[in-house]
Amino acid sequence: MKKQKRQFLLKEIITRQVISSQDELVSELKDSGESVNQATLSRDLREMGISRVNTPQGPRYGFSADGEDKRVRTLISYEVQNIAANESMIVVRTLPGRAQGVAEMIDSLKITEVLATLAGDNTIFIAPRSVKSIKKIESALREFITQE
Amino acid sequence: MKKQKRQFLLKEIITRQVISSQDELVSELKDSGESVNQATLSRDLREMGISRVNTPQGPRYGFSADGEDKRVRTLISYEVQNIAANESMIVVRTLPGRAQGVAEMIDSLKITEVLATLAGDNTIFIAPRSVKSIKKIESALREFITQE
DNA sequence: ATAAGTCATGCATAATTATGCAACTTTCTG
DNA sequence: CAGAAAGTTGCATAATTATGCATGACTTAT
Repeated sequence: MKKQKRQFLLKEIITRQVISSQDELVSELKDSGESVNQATLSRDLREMGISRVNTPQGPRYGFSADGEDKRVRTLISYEVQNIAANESMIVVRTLPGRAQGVAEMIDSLKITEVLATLAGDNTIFIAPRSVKSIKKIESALREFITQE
Repeated sequence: MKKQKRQFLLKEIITRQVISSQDELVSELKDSGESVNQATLSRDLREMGISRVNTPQGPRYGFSADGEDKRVRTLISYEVQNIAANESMIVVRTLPGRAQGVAEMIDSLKITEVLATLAGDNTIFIAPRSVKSIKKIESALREFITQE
């Protein structure tokens, strides 16, 4: 099923950049290799509790105000907002307050290439044993999270 | 000017009952003796930072998360002690206990080059999307914090 | 394996929200 | 006070989002 993957990408895009229409999102997803139309996104967003928020800088999509998204899903895919990396580490963003728990779960996977994790409130820094294994770790995490 | 009164009523109505379209608001206001059309409400809502939020029970209007952008900004320059960087990340020192809040503020800027922030008690680690953008991020932060 | 049921999705279009423009009002300047 | 400048609002309509219906994929029970 493509839905899960698409919705995860959605979260990543929305937390990373300013999106102000669903058509923009269609383009962004196409860039990420997911072909989908506006109608489906409208359904995804409603389902995910994401909405178009008025800000002084114009409308943007984002997770709703008062944690309307408080469905207490213990599924890790719900807790993780996005995964990214630079030249020296991997970064995982989670829902507020969930970083600690997710980090422990990652630790428990005992991925050899993971040297250590450090969790704040909604962010986890993951240090690789070597920068060469960053890509491998990132895809391992992505797969683990998308499968659940 | 009727605008002020109307916007006050708007606030009351929206906090008291579930409204899911601007046309509904037109009716509600008419009941309260304020005659106005949908176009004006669209402008009012944007101006007031009220938006249509997706909830499991359907859409409803409500105040959105960060309407206090301004207030926070005036505080941030006072909370940040200093900014520094090395070859792989940027470090921001804050007053005790303020790192979390400042980090959220930085996140909300959605600076493309910022991969993520991790806040402790009085320290924030900022991971750049690429080490090449460290200088750029650093000066962007400096400017943001200095401006007012 | 087949039929029934569920889920996901696209298309066309309905519903809703946003905006350019013009008219009108209020505030400011000299 | 005259005229300019700024602010408000409605109308018509553009832009954006939501949805009914049909289709195809996948699951389950028989």
